[in-house]
Amino acid sequence: MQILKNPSLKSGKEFIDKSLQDENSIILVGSCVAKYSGRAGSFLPEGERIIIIKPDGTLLVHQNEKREPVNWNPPGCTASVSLDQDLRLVSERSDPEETLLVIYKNLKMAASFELMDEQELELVGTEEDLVKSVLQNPELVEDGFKPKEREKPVSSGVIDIYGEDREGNGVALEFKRGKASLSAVNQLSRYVRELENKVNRKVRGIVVAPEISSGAKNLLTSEGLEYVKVEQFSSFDEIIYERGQKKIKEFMTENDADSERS
Amino acid sequence: MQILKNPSLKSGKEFIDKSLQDENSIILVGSCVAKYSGRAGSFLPEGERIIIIKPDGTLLVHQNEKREPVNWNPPGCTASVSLDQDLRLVSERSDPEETLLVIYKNLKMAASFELMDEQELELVGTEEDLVKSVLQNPELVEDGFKPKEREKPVSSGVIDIYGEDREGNGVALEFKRGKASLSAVNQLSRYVRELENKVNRKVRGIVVAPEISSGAKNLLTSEGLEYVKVEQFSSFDEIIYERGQKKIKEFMTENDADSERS
DNA sequence: AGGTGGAGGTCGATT
DNA sequence: AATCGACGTCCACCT
Repeated sequence: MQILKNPSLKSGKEFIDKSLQDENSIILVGSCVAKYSGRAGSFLPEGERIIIIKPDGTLLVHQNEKREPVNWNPPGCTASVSLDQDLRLVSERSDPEETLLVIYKNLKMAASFELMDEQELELVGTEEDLVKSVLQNPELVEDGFKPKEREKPVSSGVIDIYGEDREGNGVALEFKRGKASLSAVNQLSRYVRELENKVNRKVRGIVVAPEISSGAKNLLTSEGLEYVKVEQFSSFDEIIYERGQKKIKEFMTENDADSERS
Repeated sequence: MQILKNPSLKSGKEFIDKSLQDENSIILVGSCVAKYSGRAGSFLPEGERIIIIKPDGTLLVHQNEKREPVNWNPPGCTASVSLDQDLRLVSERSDPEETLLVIYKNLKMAASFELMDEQELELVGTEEDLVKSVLQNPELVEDGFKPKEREKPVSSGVIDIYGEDREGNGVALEFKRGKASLSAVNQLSRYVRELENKVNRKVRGIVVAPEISSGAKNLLTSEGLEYVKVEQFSSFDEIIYERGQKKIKEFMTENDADSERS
């Protein structure tokens, strides 16, 4: 770990060179312009920003607002630094060809770290989780529903779950973890139409989601499709139990305790 | 600007408190766990990460790889910090209710900056630019094409450009700035079908993009739709000229010079 | 405040 | 390597 406060551009250059060589994570703060050319093109006039360079080649330029970097280069890129009047940081890759050039006028801070991190995120509440909960409890969709195929491919896409209702009608399910929107209905509508053409009889289509937008609901109804509301975390505990993620369970409990206290 | 190297959790707590009050941008590096509960739920076991807190409420947790933060809270959230055995950083918001808790075991660095940045990104090469270039040069689509409506709303979505070909047939255009995929064809297919039902005669549908995927091409063909290839930066110079963005022009020239040199 | 679709999307999975 | 769809998507724009 090394931290430079208000370094000269020259010492900044040497510092960044060394840190890139060591494959450390680098944090820079200073006034810069950024020029991008690749899948699109952009120019960012001078201002103070935070830059992160990761050992995997990721480069992020963050302004003082928004969750998204204003400029970036993805993992796999190669960074290098040079000095003329200003400090020039170049990150590039081929396939697709992309170049991000950051020119520093000054540096307020340059820091370098070897970040020890073996851990991966455990995430619950994805669409995948929702699908699994329905496979385990098909009655969440409706009484007598029988799942037959998971991720059934048709030419216009992939059906999340295909099955039959109690009367033996084909049923295609389209899942959304959040609010279902027009695109979900469009997807489902295409799948159903394609299946109907194939089996030459009526196939039901159901959007399965905790919510649905007004426009999506309208289109759905006019298309003769259906909507089934599911609770987002109906089987949250089960998922955690399945995965044996005690840690998350502890966290959720702790969090509940927090809420109760407040 | 203030930078603490290897601060104690206690001084770290005070530092963060002060920096939040001052609405500075904060950078923390240290070993932590992260727990998230909101639209979904997650747990991230202990490891060393970079954390950024922006004055707009954004919080980012970055591991040493990938372009995406492993955990985050979006703009509008409120952060606060407390101390028991560990240092607890909480970021929360309502609507939707979301809580991100980061627990530090130690801090390698805590830094705080008031970032001066009035500037916004100038970006060229968007779908919007592509649409504009076609509106100015309709023959890019085909000889005799006449644009009639921009962003025409239909119940299944919005048509980028609606117009007529030389024979007076309705034509719906769907634009993609990159490679057109199945979803683009699905969109267009729905729009065209809806229009045909409305006007009760054949409507042509054209995907306008620099590339198209094999699957999309197949579906498109089988649906009787069409594809027109356009160059991504056919009117790049024009766009820049229109916007009067000398700076970008300078940049592109400079960049060209760089490429020629190499 | 909700709806909609684009994004230099990114990322992972599957072929 | 190309394709496809989810994402705690984020984000701007429009109603």
